[in-house]
Amino acid sequence: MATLKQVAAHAEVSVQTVSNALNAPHRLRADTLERVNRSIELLNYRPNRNARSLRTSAVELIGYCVPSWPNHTHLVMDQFLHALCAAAERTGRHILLFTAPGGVDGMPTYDDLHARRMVDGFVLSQTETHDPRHGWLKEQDIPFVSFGRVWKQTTQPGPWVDVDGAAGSAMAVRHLHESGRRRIAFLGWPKLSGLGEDRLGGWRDACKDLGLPTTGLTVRCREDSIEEGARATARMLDTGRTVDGIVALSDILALGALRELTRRGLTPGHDVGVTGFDDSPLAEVVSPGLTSLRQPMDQIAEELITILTGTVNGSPVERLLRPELVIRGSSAPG
Amino acid sequence: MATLKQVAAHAEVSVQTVSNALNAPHRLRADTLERVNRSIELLNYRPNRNARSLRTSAVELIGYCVPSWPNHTHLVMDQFLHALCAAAERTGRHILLFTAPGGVDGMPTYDDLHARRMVDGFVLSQTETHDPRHGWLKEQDIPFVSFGRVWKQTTQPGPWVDVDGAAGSAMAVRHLHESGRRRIAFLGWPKLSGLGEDRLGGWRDACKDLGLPTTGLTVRCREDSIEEGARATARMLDTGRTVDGIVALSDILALGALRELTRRGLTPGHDVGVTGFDDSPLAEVVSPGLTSLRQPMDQIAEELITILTGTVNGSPVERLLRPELVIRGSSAPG
DNA sequence: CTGAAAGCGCTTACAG
DNA sequence: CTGAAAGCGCTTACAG
Repeated sequence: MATLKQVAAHAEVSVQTVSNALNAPHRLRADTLERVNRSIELLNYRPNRNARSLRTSAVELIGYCVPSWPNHTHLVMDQFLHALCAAAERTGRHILLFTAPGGVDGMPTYDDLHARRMVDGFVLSQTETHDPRHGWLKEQDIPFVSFGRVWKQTTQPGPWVDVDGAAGSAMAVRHLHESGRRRIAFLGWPKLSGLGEDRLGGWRDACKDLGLPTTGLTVRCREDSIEEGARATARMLDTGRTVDGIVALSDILALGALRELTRRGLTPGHDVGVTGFDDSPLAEVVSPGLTSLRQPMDQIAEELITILTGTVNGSPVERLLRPELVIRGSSAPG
Repeated sequence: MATLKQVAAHAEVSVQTVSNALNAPHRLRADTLERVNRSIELLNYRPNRNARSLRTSAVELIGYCVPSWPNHTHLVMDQFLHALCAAAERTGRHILLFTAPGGVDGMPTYDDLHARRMVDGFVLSQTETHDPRHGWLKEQDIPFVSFGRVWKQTTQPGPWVDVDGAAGSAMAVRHLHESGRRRIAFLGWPKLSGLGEDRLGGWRDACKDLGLPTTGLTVRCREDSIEEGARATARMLDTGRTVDGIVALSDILALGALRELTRRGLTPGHDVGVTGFDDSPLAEVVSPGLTSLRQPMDQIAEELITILTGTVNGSPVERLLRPELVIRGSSAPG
């Protein structure tokens, strides 16, 4: 394994010059640069990252805590991780994975990784309502950026990127409305979740804008399962009210809706238009295909990395991105 | 941020002693150790990992390439990553995530990460039939361990851990047999996949052992989708042959089978027992619950890390682990 | 059991 | 534009 010194000796320059060839090539004369580069190539030299990090005290590593999915499964995590990793690499950085207890109990782990200089900062995700991590990290002056809001009344500590759930629901409603649906229900979760209320609000506002009814058209599921989605859909249909569209809070719940509709002899897409959220792998793989709101993962990842690695000067950055409606058979024009 | 030197000054010992207190506490006299530890605590000292790595030339980081799921979706990747991360942490290590092109095109990326001393070695997964990575890494003397076999005729280069798919299928067959099923079909993929043939073989052998028929009871799906699983099930049922059990190669295909059975007025679990593979989040969330073969993720991760970090002396280690049959409604005794 | 000193492989003011 | 030298924060033979 060649070192800087060996390359310098081979190219007959000082180590400083080799280092410059790598980190500030414009400082070298063209011919010197070429000679140095030839030696680098010849010796197959690769700078030792630990030595560099020790000197500059930047590791170019970003910490990400692998979630341990307690309640609802995270079907798009692999997409997110891939996008995040790719975005980090575009800036010469990488992702360091770690596990930590949830909430404030996990903070010593974050602190430790940062104090040992194993990471420069963190990307937070799976943010919960009133997530304590943001305030804690902010207080310790540890760099971070959040994917997802904490849904507090007060200003959220630190920068964040999120997807506009309200806008997403509204897009779904307008799409169903355009294909002739007039009684569009919303399949949600219990009140606890900020994310759930955000999406619910978007549905309600869009319906009102379009002059569509909302009363009696909300059902709340106890958990994020196909079973619960089906049961909630059944409850809704059993009220005797006509429903020709369903905006579900998640793909899983939407799948439940599809199943219940089919069970009753109704054809999803024809009789009732159904949409989900997140465009998980399931949406594509189910029949007749589930219309769903895709989170723009690449853009999310890009923003997260840009914010975290850029000089965040002044007020924290906040980015609300629009989801994209991916239309499939479940909402085919009646 | 305190350094070793500052701790030494505070405890009135040499830096060597502080280092020993951390890395070889038995070398210190009890009272000295206590005094040093008090100083460490007081100054909130955390050793700089980069300095350590530079000195020891071990980074305690394991590289893992985030797959970009081309054909069939990897619904248990998050489980795997969490288990891997936890296992690594039990040995003081962490996972470094990176992206790379598939096959041999990705090898420079692996090489680079290792040469720059950003990782000590790699955990490979998503191994493909005739995966070229293993041979390449072996040749470069880069440490690695594989989750999954490459299904070559010759000996596979390097150590690996895998789940015994044949044993898994056999467990499924025996389970269905015990609940009275006598005509058990197999829902598979095209011949190309080593993994597919392994599971198919287990089904065939178990059926023969139990004196059950196999002729005309195999269907191959073109891709891993619910749709294809349903179509293949339909083809099987359309032959007019009785089928009272279905062992599917994946949970996704099994879901297709469930759908087609339901569509025909048959009750999965009652009329036909169905099993899947991998125990993905879907298995639990679908109704009536899908019986599936769980990969022992924690054990797999533990073995991978042990093998990679342990001194692999002599012949490469090979571990074939048994999956676990998780029984749910889809195979309830008829 | 403890300490003084060398060195891991880089980067970066500072001179020339 | 180039070079000699200090130093980032550790670990580890080697003496005492």
